[in-house]
This record gives sequence, structure tokens and C-alpha cells, in this order.
Amino acid sequence: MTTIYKVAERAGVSLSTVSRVLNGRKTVNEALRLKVEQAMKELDYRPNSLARSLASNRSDSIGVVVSELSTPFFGEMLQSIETTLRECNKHVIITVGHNDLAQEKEAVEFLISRNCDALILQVGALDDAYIQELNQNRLPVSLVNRCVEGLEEACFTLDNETGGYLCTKHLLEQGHTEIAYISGPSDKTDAMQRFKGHKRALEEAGITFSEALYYEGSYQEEDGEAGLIHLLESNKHFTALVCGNDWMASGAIRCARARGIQVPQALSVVGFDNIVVARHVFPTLTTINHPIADMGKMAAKYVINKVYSGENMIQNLFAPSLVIRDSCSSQR
Amino acid sequence: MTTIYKVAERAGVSLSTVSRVLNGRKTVNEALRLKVEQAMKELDYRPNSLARSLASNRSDSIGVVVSELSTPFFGEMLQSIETTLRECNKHVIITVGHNDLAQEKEAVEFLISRNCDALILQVGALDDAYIQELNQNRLPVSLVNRCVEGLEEACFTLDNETGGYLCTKHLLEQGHTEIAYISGPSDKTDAMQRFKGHKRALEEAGITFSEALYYEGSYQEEDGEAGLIHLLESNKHFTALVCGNDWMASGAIRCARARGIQVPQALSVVGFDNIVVARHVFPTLTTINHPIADMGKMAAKYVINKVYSGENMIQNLFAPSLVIRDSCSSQR
DNA sequence: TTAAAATGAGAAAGCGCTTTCTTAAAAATT
DNA sequence: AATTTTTAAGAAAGCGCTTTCTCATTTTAA
Repeated sequence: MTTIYKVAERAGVSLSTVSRVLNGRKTVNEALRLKVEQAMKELDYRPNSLARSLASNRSDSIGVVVSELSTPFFGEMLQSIETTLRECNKHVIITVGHNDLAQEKEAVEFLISRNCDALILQVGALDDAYIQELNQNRLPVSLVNRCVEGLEEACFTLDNETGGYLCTKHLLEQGHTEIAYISGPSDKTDAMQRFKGHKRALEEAGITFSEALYYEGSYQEEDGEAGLIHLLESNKHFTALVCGNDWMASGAIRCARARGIQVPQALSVVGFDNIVVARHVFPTLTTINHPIADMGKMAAKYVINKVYSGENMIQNLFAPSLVIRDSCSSQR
Repeated sequence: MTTIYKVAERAGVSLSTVSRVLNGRKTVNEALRLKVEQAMKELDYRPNSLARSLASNRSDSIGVVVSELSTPFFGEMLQSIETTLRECNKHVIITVGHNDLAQEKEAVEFLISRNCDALILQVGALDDAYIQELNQNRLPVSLVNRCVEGLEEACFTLDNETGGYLCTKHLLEQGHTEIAYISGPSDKTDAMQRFKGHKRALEEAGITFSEALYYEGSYQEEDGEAGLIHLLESNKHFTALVCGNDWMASGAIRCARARGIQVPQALSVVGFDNIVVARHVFPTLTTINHPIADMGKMAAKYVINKVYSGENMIQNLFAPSLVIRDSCSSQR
């Protein structure tokens, strides 16, 4: 293995000088710098990143905790995080938290033990206090799809309220007035914000929100089916359905078809997130685009600024946008 | 920061002894071991993994190159790799190769520079010679979904030929005799093996393969559409279609619907891989299950055996299985 | 009982770098 | 021309561990 010593020897300089060249310090004579670079090339020298890290107390690695690796939604996020960080020669250690408290904690501990310089968290179970503590006493933290008090600058979130508003607004514009809503779990901020946007749109149109047209699920596909059945049984008529995410929308559409309810002719459905599957359900799903890749990239840039003194522009709040496909029809 | 010195001091032993306890060497007196463990607990000692790696010349990290992170298929694989390795306290550094030669090489170089102990590769562009060289001169390599000569033990593949056979066999059993085939690219071994299985099934049934019922795509969704159009234009009648993967099957089904061809009544379609989307296309897709998560896990176990002297049972070839859904109908 | 073998633990030398401290030489100031 | 300031490069001390070497002590064999 070629070490810095051998390079120094070959170039006829001290290893300090080689180190300086390596780290781009400019307090080194141009002639020597060239000699050193030449020697490095000749010996095919590759610095040992472990030794560097040990000596400089910096690992150039960023830990990521993601709830699931097997869904494309977070895959997109990871991909942009990885790309952004590797451009800066940092690397990403990925762990999976499964939205489970114990697993998330273990993942974080693991990443700390791996000497990560910072953490990017997409977690649901860890409480705010833990995260604040972590950021304060251990290492810089960045959060995707979650807002933690006191860490606003490190949080990258979608404007869910506006997203929810856009869903319902779209249906209203199509002439729908009886609009049901299947929500995500009420203990999730994003689910509640989406719902809030829905109500704002209704209000704006002068429509009173009816509890009978509301169902709370937990973001799973089955909740879409269960929700639709529940809503149908309430016997309150509706011509459109907003779902808290695409999975539930997919479940609802499947359930509607099974019951002979034509989508979109008899029922318009809107989802949320624009996951890959939204393009493949039948009919293809009108939904809200969630720019998760951009958000991941931004979280990565934030970390670069914070830990490696980068100077990227940072944006914390992301705008949702309506993607119109085939699952809605006009009611006029 | 608590170091091994402080632990040694507190326990009243030398740092060698602490190191021995840390590494589970049994040449240490039980009483001392307890004292050391006590001291570690009291000081909340966490070994510095960088220092360990530098001294032991082992990073406990495995590099993974995957073609895409944003598709759930490889996400499943990564998830099982990560889980398996973290159970052994190893960590995973993930990079993306995009099936592009330059990017794949860069990813490998990057992982080497990160002192990975081994590599798990899911790559399409790197040539066999490069991989052999890598494995021989640099660090142990394991391959998923690819077979490299001389590295058979490190390769984890699906029995694609049998998979292709199963597709067509299923259609034949349903009474179909005119079966079209949309293949993946002919320079990919897996695509050709799947196709080979198809032909074997035909042959076994005494049916002559017809070039007119064959189209070569490149595994993309659009190829399913283009392929179906091509096949329809050939004016050779067929009642069933086998696609080289689920994406192309999805494209073909969509195209069929757009042209008023009822699936499965007028056309039965079979896919391959059983990706998540296969459950969401309409009608839901009959396909071949590709146990990619199991394969990833096995690759991880292989690495554990190879580098960390584990003793897992290893299986290199994986069996495909038919998943029957709604996209095929009987022709009788 | 004595010599030989086995066991357990400490001392010390790295692992390959970064970084601080020092000093020699060159440039600028008077 | 003498002094001060600046610049450039080397020496050396770590970073926090592992591991080899060594030696004192205990166990076993003769």
C-alpha cells in the first residue's frame, strides 16, 4: 500500500508537505506541489480515508435513517441524497427505522457509533425531545418530512395544507359539492395538515364539512377500502373522494370497482404524493406531487453547509402541485 | 470523549486488557473482565470505530453498487442486505451506478477509497474482466443477478430459464397455443435465458416458435406498448403475450386497453419479476416471483462468511415461482 | 521437588494520516 | 546594512485503537 511517507520520499519532501498538498493548503511552493503531485500519480497513491478521519476527527460520512427502503418514494429521496453528497466526496450510510421507536433509536445509535458527521432523519417514532437532544449534544441533524421545534432550519417539509387544499379545490372546480375524505392518522402532523387544507377549500366554497363524510385511516392501502365501505354505509351521498395518500386512494379505487362503482364516472378520486403506483392504477390517479427528491437534495445541501462549510441556498418549505390524470370527472 | 485509556485506568488494568475484553478474547481472567465491563458501563464507553478500523485494517463496512435506488425492486434487496449486515454490526455504504460504465466504475473506486471490506454489486455495465480483476487484486466481491466466470460462488442469480418456462407453460395449460413474446435486450443474459425458457415450453408442447410473434425491447414500460403495436401489425394472430418483465407487461396492458383489446378476455398477459406495480395494474398481473430480497440477503451472508469468517449456508441459484393474478384467462 | 509448558496481562510499537510547533530562508522595512 | 516580518517546509506529537512481544505467574508433567 502506498502511504504518504512513500510519496514524501519519492518527491523528496517531508510528509507534512504531502499532507498540505493533499488538503489543498496554498502555503506550499508551486514547484514542490507539482513534484508531490507527480509522485502521487507515479505511485498511484490513494489516501487512506480511515487514517484521515481518525486524525482530523471527521469521517466524511452522513448517516441516514429512512422508514422504508423498499418503497420507491423514499428511494427517490435516497437517490438524490446520495448523489448530492457524493459530489462532495461524502458518503452515505443508510439504515432503516420502520417507523418503530426502538429501531429508530438503534439506527441512530449505530450511526453515531460509525462516527457520522451528521444525520439525515426521515423518522416517525422518535420524539421531538430526543431529536433536539441529539442535535444539541451529539451531532447535527436534518429532518425530512417533519418539523421539530427549535430545529426549523434543519427541517424540510412539504406544504401539506396547501396540498390538501389543492385536492379539494380541484374537485370543487369540477363541480363536485359532496366530497368525502379519507385521512391519514390523526397523530401525524402531515395528515392533519392535508385535512385542514381540505376543510379550508370547503369553507371557501361555502360548504359545511360533514363528519359523515370523514374517515380516518393509517395511510395503508387497506384503509382505502375500509374507508370507502365505511363512507358508503353512512348513506350520505358523495360524488368525490379525497384520500390522504396514494396508497389509500388506490385501495379505494379497487374497492369501488369491486362494488361496481365506476371511477371516475360515478366517483372521482384524488390521491396525494404522486408515488409511482399512481400512474399504474386504473384509472390513473389524479394526485398531488410531493417533490421528495428535491427535499432530500436540500437536506443534503443543508448538511454540507452545516458540517463542511458549504454555501448552498436553502429552502425549507416545498410547494405541492396538482397532477391531473384520469380518476376525476366533471360533475357538471 | 471516553477512550480506552480511561476505561483501563478506571478498571485498574492496562489498555491491552480492555482491548481484549472489547474484542471478546477469552484469554482474560473473569474477574478482570467484569471489572472492565463495569468500568465501560460507568463511563458510557463507546469504542471509536475509526480507530479500530485503522488499527485492525478492517472497516466493518460493505459497499453496495445498485443500478437504481428509486425503484422498489432493488429497494427490497437493499433492505435485506442492510438488515442482514447490521445484525453483524457491519454497515452498508450504498452507491448508484445507473447501469452506466463510467458511473459504475466511479462508484467502485469510491467504495474502495472508503476502505470497504467487500463489495456487493448489482451492475450491468462493468465487464467481467474488470470484476474478476477487482475481486482478485482489491477486495472480495459478490454479485447479484449476474454470473461472472470464475466467481460462481460469489454470484447470486435467479433461474431465469425456468422462470421463462413457467410463464409459457402456464399459458399453454390454459389452452393458449398462439403466444407472443416481448423480450428484454438480447445483450442481457437474464433476458435471453427467460426467452430460452419460453422456447423450451413451446417446443415441449410441439409448437414451432415464430419470429413474427417476437419483439425485442429494453425492459422499459414503453417497450411494452411499442412491442404490442409491432406484434399486432405483424398480423399474426395470438391470444397470449409473455413479457420479459413487469414493466413491459404493464405497458402492453395499457396499450391493449387503449386499443380496445380486453385483457384477459381477448389477450392474456404474463409478466416477470413480481414488482409492486404488478399488483396495481388493471387487471392485476400474473407474473413470476423474483425473490430479490432473499438473494440480497444471501449475498450479504456470503460476504459475512468470506470476510468475517461467518458460517452461513449459501445458495447461489434461486427458484422463480408463478404468481397467478387476473391478467390471464383460459382459452378453452 | 524440579523442570517444562501453559496462561494471563502489561509494555510498546504501530495503523496512516492531521496539525501544531519550530525554524530556516526570503522579503520587506527602516 | 541591520532588523523585522512573512513565507515555506520539516519535526514531532498525537488521533484511539490492535497486536506482537515479553515476562511473571500458575499449572502440569516428570
